Amino acid sequence: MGRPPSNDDSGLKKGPWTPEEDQKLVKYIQKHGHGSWRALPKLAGLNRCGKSCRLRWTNYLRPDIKRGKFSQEEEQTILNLHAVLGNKWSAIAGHLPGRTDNEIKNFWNTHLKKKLIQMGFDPMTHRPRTDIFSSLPHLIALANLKELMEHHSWEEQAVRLQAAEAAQMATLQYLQTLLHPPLPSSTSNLNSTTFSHDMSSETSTIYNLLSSLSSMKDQDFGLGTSTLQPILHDDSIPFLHLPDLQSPLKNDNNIIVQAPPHELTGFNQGELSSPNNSQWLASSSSTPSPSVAPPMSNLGDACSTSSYGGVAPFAWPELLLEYPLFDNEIS
DNA sequence: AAACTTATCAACCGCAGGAAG
DNA sequence: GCTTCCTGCGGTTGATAAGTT
Repeated sequence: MGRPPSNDDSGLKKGPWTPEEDQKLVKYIQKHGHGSWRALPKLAGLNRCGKSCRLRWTNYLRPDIKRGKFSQEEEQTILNLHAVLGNKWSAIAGHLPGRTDNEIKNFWNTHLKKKLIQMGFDPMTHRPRTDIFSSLPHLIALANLKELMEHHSWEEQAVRLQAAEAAQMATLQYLQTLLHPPLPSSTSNLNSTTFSHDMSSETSTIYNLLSSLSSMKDQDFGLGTSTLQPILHDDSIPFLHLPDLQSPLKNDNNIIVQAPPHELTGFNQGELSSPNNSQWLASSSSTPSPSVAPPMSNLGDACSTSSYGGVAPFAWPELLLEYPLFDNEIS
């Protein structure tokens, strides 16, 4: 990887480092320290510029560099810090021992940025992107269209799909209402101490929830069984069957459904089934309770996130969603 | 199996800001 | 106060690996 070896006008080598060059650099720094980067190449017997040596050392050869994939915790830390600090990669790297700014920057650009965009967030502001968000239901519908056509009559499934989309929208919208931390007027007065207090775990939770939700579009969602099947890291968490939303109300321009959070909190233990009839792990309360955990259990990623230590008490609001119909859906 | 596309990441570039003269 | 030098940072590039058609 990297660029082809080449020499610039000054005759200094560029491009990928050879093992021999690495060895020279490491040997010199271990013995003398780096001192002046500009002077180092000559002293170390390298035909490189000081800048190149510094970069090679700090991003690759330094002994305390951690290699391998970013952990879930590291990913979360980067997201949280980025929400506060923006593209201050070196500052973010300061909170992740063994990770370089370059590595974090690459990870952000290749993974996290895309992930946020997929979930309908502006990666720079970490706030919802309403333009994309508004089109999400139709994207989901398109993704499911093929299976719809194969297995069920159009009329029957159109209603189901709309309801399921609306349910997901409702959940997303609720999550997004939670995701409005006041943006700092300036980052200059922020430090790691204030950060750890200011960035509540709420943002992490919501990120995890949305992360799970965004994965649903690839799965069996809202079709024949009305089953949500999120990615579950913990096999003990059963699938969750949504209440059947066959009969949404409909007016001229909107389809009105009660969103899953409301519906689900009204379910008792046992009424929520898993494919293999494994026991439901939420509260045994026989009445709707804030501590009943369907929505969280519904979202496997969140439940298995170590920062929350499993299923957290979580209350959904009563929520009625008016879901706008597109022109061709208005009957 | 080949062609094409997408993802990854090491390395480069240019700029900003602090230190030294 | 001005200029020069040096370091560090963030953005970008582009070769290669991996995946898809």
